[in-house]
Amino acid sequence: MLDIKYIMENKDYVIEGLKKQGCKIDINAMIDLYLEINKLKTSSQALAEEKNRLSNSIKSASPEDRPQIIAKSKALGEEFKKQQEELETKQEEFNNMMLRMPNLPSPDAPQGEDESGNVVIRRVGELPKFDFTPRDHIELMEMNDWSEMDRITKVCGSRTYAIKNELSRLELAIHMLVLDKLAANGFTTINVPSLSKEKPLYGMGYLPFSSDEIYYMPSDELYLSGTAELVLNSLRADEILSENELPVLYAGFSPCFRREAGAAGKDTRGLVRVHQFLKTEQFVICKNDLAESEKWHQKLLSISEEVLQDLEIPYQVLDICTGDMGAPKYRQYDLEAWVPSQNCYRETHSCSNITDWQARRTNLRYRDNADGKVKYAHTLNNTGIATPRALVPFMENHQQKDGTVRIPEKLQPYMGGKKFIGKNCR
RNA sequence: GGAGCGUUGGCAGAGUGGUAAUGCAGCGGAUUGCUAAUCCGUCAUCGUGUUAAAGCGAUGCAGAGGUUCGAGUCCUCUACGCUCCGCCA
Repeated sequence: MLDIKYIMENKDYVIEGLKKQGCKIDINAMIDLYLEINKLKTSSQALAEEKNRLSNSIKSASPEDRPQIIAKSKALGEEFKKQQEELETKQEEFNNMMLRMPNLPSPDAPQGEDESGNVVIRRVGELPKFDFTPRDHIELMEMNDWSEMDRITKVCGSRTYAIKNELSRLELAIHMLVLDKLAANGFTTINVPSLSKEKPLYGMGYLPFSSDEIYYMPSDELYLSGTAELVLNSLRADEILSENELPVLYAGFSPCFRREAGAAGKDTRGLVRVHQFLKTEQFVICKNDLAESEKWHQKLLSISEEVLQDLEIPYQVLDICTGDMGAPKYRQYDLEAWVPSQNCYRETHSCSNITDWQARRTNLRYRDNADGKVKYAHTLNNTGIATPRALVPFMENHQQKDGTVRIPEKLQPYMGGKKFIGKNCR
């Protein structure tokens, strides 16, 4: 959510910025509505004042005067109620507009309309050279007895996965490596529910923007969370933190659920795009200060780069352009890992600075030490690691001629010291 | 699933239907100077006002309704928490 006062003071800049995000809200109409609401507020408050004055005078009024005062107060009350109803209708209309406003992208973000405008900042790691014909991750799973892909779709439907033997432990080992790394960086590891009430979805900006991505269970009025960010972003909602508590650093681990409604036909086989997956998420609450949140944005990015480096997976860093960013975002970097079988880089991480856009929605504030004022916090999020998707580049980049898969040194302690896994080295 | 008790500012904690005490912490100011203390103000949101403030006013006691001239207080529903019973990995 944006600040209406900021919008009024920087109208042209806001209109320009929203155009880049593809937002069609009429800012002029919105400002007019806001001014109208304020006028209504002023007049209804004058009524309330008079009503309060009368009510408070009753106690000390003489018995003869009372009926008169009561009648007058009652009449005022009815008029007040009428104005309140009008005010509520207009306020709701205004709130809905505000909830639909995306964040304003950073002036430093690349300008562009879609993913073709994204900019590769750097490529890290050497692409593997195979002296044999490399296999894709599905072949590797089949020859190592690592999955039950055919059977599980019969039981659980399409876009589900079941992995077994070393691969099932590898999935958890990678999360442990990432959780340990985040803990060492001062993050609080926290395992959170995948169930959520509706309000956090508005708080995060999932609603009203991408409702068809979300599983909903009407009998319990609960949603299945697509990311731990959902819960972490609302965990401190409505609180006023002390600045001394900042930054709040969470490493959230949770099963994640996505309907993938818009992805029909894409990545239908294998582990790239599934309805349920495991994700360790980095989440930061920091001061309302761009220099501060941009510092954390870089820090989050460097942590996830380190994860891919530890896993010895070649990757590229993308600076996401204005048109390809999600509504909540001020600035976004994606990491894409090299997938040999597809001969391209595929997204594994998404690192975003949300500034105070989410905090305004969740009413997450802190008291600034310097001036004692209450301010909206900045929030940031980044993937720590998401599996099974990350297993795809992992298996494919580290595959050997005999189908076994090499375990990078940093991960070996989490895999019982094994240097290779697969059928041929059991 | 059943029963009982709760939910008041950042925190703690009062509050017979008649203008939300007080303490602690934070911030601002004053004053005194033995490692800090004391005093005053401020300390949730909004409107109005202002360069900015002050000031004035409205709202705010988990949430939504209701009764009343007037609700933190009475009534209804909901959410959450605690205790107990039942069920359970």
